[in-house]
Amino acid sequence: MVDKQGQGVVRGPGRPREERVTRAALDAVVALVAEQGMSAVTMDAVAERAGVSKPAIYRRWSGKQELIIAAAEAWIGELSVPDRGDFRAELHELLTARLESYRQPGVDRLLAGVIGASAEAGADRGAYGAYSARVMGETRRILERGIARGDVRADTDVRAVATMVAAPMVFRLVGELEPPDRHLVDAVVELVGRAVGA
Amino acid sequence: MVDKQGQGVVRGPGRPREERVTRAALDAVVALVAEQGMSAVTMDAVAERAGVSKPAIYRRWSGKQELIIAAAEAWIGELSVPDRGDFRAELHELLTARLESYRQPGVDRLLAGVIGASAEAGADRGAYGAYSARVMGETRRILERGIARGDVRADTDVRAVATMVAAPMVFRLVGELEPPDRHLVDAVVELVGRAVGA
Amino acid sequence: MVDKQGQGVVRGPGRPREERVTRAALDAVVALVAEQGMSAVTMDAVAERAGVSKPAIYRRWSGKQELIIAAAEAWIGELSVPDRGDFRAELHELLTARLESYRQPGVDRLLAGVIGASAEAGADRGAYGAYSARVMGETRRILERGIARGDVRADTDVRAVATMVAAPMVFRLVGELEPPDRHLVDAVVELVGRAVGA
Amino acid sequence: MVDKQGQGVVRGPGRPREERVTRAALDAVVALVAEQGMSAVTMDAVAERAGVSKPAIYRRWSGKQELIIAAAEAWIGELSVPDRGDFRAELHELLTARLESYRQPGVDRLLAGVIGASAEAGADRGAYGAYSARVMGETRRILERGIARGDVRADTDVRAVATMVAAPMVFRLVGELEPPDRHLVDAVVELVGRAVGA
DNA sequence: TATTAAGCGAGACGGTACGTCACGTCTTAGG
DNA sequence: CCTAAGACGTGACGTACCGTCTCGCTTAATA
Repeated sequence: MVDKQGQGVVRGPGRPREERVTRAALDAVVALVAEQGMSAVTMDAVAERAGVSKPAIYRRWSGKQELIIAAAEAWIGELSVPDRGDFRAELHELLTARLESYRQPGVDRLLAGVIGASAEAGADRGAYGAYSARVMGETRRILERGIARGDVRADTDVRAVATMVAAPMVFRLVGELEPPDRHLVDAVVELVGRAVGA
Repeated sequence: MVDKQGQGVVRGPGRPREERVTRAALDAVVALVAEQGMSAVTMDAVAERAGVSKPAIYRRWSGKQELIIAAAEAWIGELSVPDRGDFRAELHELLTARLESYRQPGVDRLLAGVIGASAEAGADRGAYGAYSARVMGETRRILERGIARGDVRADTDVRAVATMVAAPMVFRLVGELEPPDRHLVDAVVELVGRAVGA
Repeated sequence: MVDKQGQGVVRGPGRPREERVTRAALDAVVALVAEQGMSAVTMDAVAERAGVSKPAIYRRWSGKQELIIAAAEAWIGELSVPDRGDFRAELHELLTARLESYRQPGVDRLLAGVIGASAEAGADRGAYGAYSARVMGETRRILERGIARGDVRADTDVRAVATMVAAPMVFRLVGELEPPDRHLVDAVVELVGRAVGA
Repeated sequence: MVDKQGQGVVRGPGRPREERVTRAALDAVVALVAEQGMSAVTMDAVAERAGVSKPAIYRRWSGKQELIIAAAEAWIGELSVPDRGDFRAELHELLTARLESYRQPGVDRLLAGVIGASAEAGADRGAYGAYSARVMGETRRILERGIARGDVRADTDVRAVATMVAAPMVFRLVGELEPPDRHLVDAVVELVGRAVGA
């Protein structure tokens, strides 16, 4: 989800965009969600909280949906697990990292909001899908590395297993009363290890 | 999610509610979601589409959220799997039934919308949580039956396994480009069988 | 300038418009103009001052221009001079009545605002033209009555003379530092009497 | 309405202003009014149409009102009638000249717009008043010359008569469906001649 | 059979947020 | 110091939707 203005290395004429505005807006979204829930994420409220004007926001993102998605992405951050020589350890590391990012207050609502936004008509499925794809991608990478390495069974249905690893965290976060915890991480890794370990 | 008016056997004086109105409203929600996405589900739009007045709707459900949840519940229907003597077969049956209900066009958006609605401030987590709980409940029942029967390992972490079974369907439905399919069902049952089969 | 809803004797179904809202909005426009000038006549300001919602205003008038025109018409009121047997006396009466209505504080700005509104693209010339036509009409009626009666020269160019009678008041009101006064009225009647009296 | 920078003979250091910019801006105002009405006269629109930047405009005029007034003045031009030995002829000449300047398409809207602008809160009445004063001044001069010369009655109320001569043109231009024409000019001169001719 | 309570469609109401537009200022890079 | 380009804060615009209320009517159970 890039800004409307590409804003690469070269820059056109005219006053450049202020980075401060971009950051302030995204932070404001996060703060509002965490404190008062998604319904408090009003464009006016974001503008006021960020000390920024509405037009300045609309210059960067085409609407509320895009803003929320951008905020979610910026907040949740990157996921990447290096080769540790053992797929069980790597899965554990990935899930623990995700657990960490989900522990911030309000992520559950923000994520639910993003999922909701992806239900709109014009929404590129990418709304929540982009995040989903990123999580899936890293999970698959670990499994494929394991197959290459030999500690994951060669006949493993990588996509299905990755889904079973990736999905429970979000499922618990969004749908259940208790958020995901270390216990869930341990159990998932244990079960997957048992099912596809070589 | 019951009507505001209990409307049991006994009934007060005055004109009784018309069943037609209730049905028409729920159908209108579903039709609008399927055709135009969640953002088209306006109370006015539902009223017009259903050929029903707004007060008539508000007499039955306290607001938009309740109406949407009611529509989702009515649409997705009940889940229940009888004892088949084999937990693998029963899980397969349950997932296949869910697959069926998810195949109707628009469920993905309806479900995403319900999840989004649960992110609002005042929302009882139950919005989407109620559905989630039902799915989890039936899945756990199958596993527990398996433990009792002896074809599921006695040391199984039922909750974690149930999450791994239940979550992938929704994850795919909501976040991925391709909806869940038979292949996913097979893979999930196979893997779980391998991991917790006695 | 009628309400969008004809609202004659018969009434359609649904909740009827509240007269209170209509009156309050028009009064608010007048009050704002008188106290702070045309630029204070914001739709938001009118709504707040009137204790009325913006949508309620837009249900009655299609925009700011229409609202201002309606307010001006309601404020300035009707003009009508009965047959007094002498066209000089009748002209004097008409001009004095107009003088009176122009004396209310803020009319000058309101009238100027209406004229300005008639310069917009989509504006029916009627914006200010409607008022202009009413004034001209009554003035012409007096002159024509005079011709029929015989105290106005039969060869009089009624339209031109009426313009010379009607225009000065507005001209002074809108363009000059001093508003029109009794002296101007006397002078106009005297001169016209001299020029077209039989 | 002079430029903000006096710009007399002596000139400070730095790059001098480009005359091209000034002319282009004024022309753009006129073109926009004529083609699309006053509401199309946006500072941005003027800048774009003139091929000029907004700051360049604000360096010359303090705001929209000033710009519009400047454009109107530049467009309508000077009025001055030399002594012809007969006040009737002179009045006729003056009104005919004004008729000419009013015939350009769009003047009606431009003038109405200027009048409207004079209704704003902070506006020096001069907005339209300046033009009004100029017209009145020249008209009065003719009448006074006539009194001195002896072909206008000595007891004439110069101000009132001048108003009756000057007002009808604007009244017709702004408020009526048909703009002023030669017929109106003839009639006004004829009537005034009859009323105040010696 | 008449009464009465509650249903019904229609549509206006206050409120709140939306996304847009214009104003006048400021900031950049370049003459 | 000028220029064009374009972002900025401010604030109004006109629209959409929410949930409520008022209207005149219909419908059934009760008296």
